[in-house]
Amino acid sequence: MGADSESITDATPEDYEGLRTLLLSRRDTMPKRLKQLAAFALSHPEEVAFGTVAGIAEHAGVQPSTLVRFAKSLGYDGFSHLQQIFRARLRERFPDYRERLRVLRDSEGSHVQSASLLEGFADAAAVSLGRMRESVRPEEFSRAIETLAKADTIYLLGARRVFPVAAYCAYAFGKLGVRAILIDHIAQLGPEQLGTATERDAVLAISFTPYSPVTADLAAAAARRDIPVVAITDSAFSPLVTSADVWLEVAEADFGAFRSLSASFALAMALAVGTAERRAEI
Amino acid sequence: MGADSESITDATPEDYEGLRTLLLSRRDTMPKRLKQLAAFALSHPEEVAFGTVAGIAEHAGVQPSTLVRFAKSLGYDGFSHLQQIFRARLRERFPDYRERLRVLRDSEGSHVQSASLLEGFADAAAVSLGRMRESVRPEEFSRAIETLAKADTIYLLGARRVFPVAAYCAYAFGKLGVRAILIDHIAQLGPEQLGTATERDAVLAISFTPYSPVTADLAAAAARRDIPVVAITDSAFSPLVTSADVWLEVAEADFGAFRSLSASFALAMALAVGTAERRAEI
DNA sequence: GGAAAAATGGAATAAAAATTCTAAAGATAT
DNA sequence: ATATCTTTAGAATTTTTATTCCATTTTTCC
Repeated sequence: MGADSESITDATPEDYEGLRTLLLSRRDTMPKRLKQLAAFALSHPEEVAFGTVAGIAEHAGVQPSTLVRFAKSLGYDGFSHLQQIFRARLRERFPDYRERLRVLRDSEGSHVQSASLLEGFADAAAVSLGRMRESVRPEEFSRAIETLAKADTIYLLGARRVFPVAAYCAYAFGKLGVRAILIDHIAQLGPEQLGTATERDAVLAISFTPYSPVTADLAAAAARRDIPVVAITDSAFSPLVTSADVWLEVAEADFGAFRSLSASFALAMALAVGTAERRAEI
Repeated sequence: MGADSESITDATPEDYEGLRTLLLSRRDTMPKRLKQLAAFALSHPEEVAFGTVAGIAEHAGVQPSTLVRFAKSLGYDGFSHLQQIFRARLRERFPDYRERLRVLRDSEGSHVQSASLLEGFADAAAVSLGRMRESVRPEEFSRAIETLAKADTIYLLGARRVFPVAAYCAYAFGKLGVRAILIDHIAQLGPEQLGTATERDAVLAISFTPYSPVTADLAAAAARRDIPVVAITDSAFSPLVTSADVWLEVAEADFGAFRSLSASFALAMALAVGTAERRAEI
């Protein structure tokens, strides 16, 4: 009874930690080759995650079929299923919560409860912030600040979805005593609003997919006139990148059709304060 | 000569960083689908590491054969070879992900300050999000949605620091097909902009300490004319509370003199989507 | 505006990998 | 000691996955 391959206490685990626990608990009751595999798997988890049945079998000193038996003895469909556990673990380390959010969304059925709606957006925001910590390089960030600090006036460019970020920058820079002009493109006067900028100024341009043409065009125009351009965008393939002297990457997570702006705001605030501090030093 | 698929300067890279650099340098000379794939690969590296040709192709919106062409155009034997690069990166990253950050922070001297600035704002944002989960009660949130969903037109009120939130709401509501008007108070025309509102409409007012008088005044005026008011504010003592039919509490954390807006944004997005969904039900 | 070259989509094919099956070896219990 | 049950090795098979090829479309250059 207690030796059943599947009892209540050791149901097939769906995450690495559970699997680890299960393997350890079965250590003494496993047959030779399977025990050997268990030991190998726990000490070379990345190899199990990436390897092929044949490759792992050779390194572990067993037959390929043993891997399949091993996986099945734990309750998985086959080796491929077991491998998923090891892969998921690596994924988590480098979080792409996309899937987690998807699960959250699906679980609510068609009737999305309002509370989970709020949860979802809060999660997306938190995820974005976490990602930003990795994607923004301190050196680039410093260079961006350097560029902005040297500018006489900072021209702020951001349309549609990211307009709020640009608008906030206008507020923050103003508070900090840094001269900044928000190009709000009112009455289609964008080009004229930017017309007074010179090489001694700088442009802070913000744009995410789908890139608003106005922002890209104005940034390109500024670059052509040798005005330093600092860009905040979401991919190296953004049209802003070609115009920018320095660019910072922010990939915001989305929930439903809407993307967070949290990381962009945090970055914008840090840029503003950093710029003001740098100026004080000069 | 310079257009050779393999010149001295862009030899096939054997690590992720090199690959990234190569892709960026070729950004402008790549054909459409390959560029699309390059962008996808850089923004979903884990998927490239773990996925199959067919799976990745589908997510990236290209044909499987394009993946192979892509890999070969970079000088690899085939997709499998390219995939090795992405896998190697995950392996390396795995052990010292936290450590790398620490080392980076300690070693870089002058970049330390700016990096910690960014950390600080990101932290403040994360804290705000955490707090909001507790401070916003689901029932209140539902009532707010109910009120907004019944409105014919939603008037958005937010000045100074929170203007970006109101501006974003205008964008989101527009996208969702909900009629909304942003009271931007341009040329001091706020009272006139709000003049057309009736009891069948609603006002969404946002204000935090120090409460901007305009917002409080306009919200009070609206309440006097029996226009339903939903408020997002930071305390029970806010002047908005007396005018509001429903109010939601959001206490943003600050870093230095600047307060986060992340929680407000998440709440605003959730309100917008919730309202649109509620309307669809009616 | 038309010829040549490059890029693309999609099916066909080849390669690789996982899984299954069976005979043989090894335990276990009576 | 031997009959039975479990475990294992290795080859055979099936399934999955990557790659190739070619007709069609798109771009480029004259």
